[in-house]
Amino acid sequence: MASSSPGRVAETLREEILNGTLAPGERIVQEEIALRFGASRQPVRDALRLLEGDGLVTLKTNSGAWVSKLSESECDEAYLVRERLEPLLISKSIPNLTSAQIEKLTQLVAEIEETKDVESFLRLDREFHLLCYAGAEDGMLREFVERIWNTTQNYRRAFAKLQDISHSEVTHMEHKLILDGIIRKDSPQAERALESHIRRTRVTLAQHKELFK
Amino acid sequence: MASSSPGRVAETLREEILNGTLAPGERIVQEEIALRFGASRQPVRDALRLLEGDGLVTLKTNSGAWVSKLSESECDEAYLVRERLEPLLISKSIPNLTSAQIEKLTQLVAEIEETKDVESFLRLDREFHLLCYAGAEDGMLREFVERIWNTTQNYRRAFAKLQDISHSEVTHMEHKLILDGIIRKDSPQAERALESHIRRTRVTLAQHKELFK
DNA sequence: ATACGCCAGAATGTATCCAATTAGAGAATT
DNA sequence: AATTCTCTAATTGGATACATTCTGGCGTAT
Repeated sequence: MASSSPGRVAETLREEILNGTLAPGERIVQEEIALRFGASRQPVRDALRLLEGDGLVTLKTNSGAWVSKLSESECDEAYLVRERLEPLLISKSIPNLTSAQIEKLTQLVAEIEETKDVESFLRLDREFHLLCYAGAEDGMLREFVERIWNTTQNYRRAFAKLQDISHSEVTHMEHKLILDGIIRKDSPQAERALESHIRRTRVTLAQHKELFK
Repeated sequence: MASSSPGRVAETLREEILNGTLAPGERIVQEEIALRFGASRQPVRDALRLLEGDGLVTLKTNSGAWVSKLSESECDEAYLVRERLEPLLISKSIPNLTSAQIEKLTQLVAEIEETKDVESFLRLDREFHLLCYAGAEDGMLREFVERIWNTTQNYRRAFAKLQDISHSEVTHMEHKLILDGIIRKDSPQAERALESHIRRTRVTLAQHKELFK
């Protein structure tokens, strides 16, 4: 009876969308969700509006809610935006990263290299990148970046499975270059390495149009 | 009886926030809005959630809604993001701009130069910049850019009044450089001119911390 | 005088009911 | 056989009523 509130509902749904339990394009029925949470439809509607703001859910008036889907060009655009925003964000973060956080980043790079499992790779890769930005203050920039990571999560998953990206030597090298820039507090290098990393992913992804059919 | 629906309410409130009728930091009471629109509080809640997604309104659980406020550093960040995103957006737009749109842009630059009134300047300047992007397809990138324009609108107004920016020769020259890039379909020039334009505004704005008390 | 706590009023959050719209299946027509 | 039309069931949108939470003022104690 206490586990309702739009925030909690939205949080749970967000995780289910991110981990693939709810697939892109899947319908979300208000009453089903309401039953699951033992709440009425009202807080569910609020939760869906929250998720719509995050770009994870698409609402259509008088019709319903669906898990957002990206077209090929929308996904490409997402990566182009990442290329421009994440270098900026990392440059704002680097001066404020603690040594504990940098140590954790070093550890994550190693773990990513050893991982053979796609789901683990996705989780660790996400943790690495977002932790790179932990030194930046909260605000619009971080919000935009996290939103892009969320809306593209399912496509990263599909792509990782396809390529078995966890074996990609290039990816690990790029991570090390970014980390090197962070350790030496060399923001320009970190920015460039990160931009290259995202750019290469975008270009590679563009060669697999079959992900969007 | 037909003028309800969250969309209509949100649209009206959005305009009132943008034109300054509702000032940053001002409280918004659900029931007042509901009365104004002859609706119940439910659609108003939905409208507020929509505006929260646009960054125009800040909601606090069990407390209420306020018109969003930007701190000095948040405003600076907004301009840094604009510097990176708007050049990308204009480069996506330029190939698809029609000659009618380009003509309108030319006309707008002239009107902006002649205008002495701050409110007219704000309206025309906004129309010019957003029309520059009309050739780009809808999507996340445009959404981000429009959101920044919306959330910074009040600060642009305050700044314009302070500087009497409508008399700024530099601004008009910058607009002409951007327009020149558009007319000659020279995206790289348009990108650079636009970046400089935003960058200069950011730096100038940073010299007026008094806008943020 | 300041700080803390309590209480009243007001505003928000939630549940339920009813109305309006849509989607989907099935039948009829071309 | 394919397409369109219609009708019904299901789902969403909105209004009202009630419960919960917060804000701010007042009083008391330190």
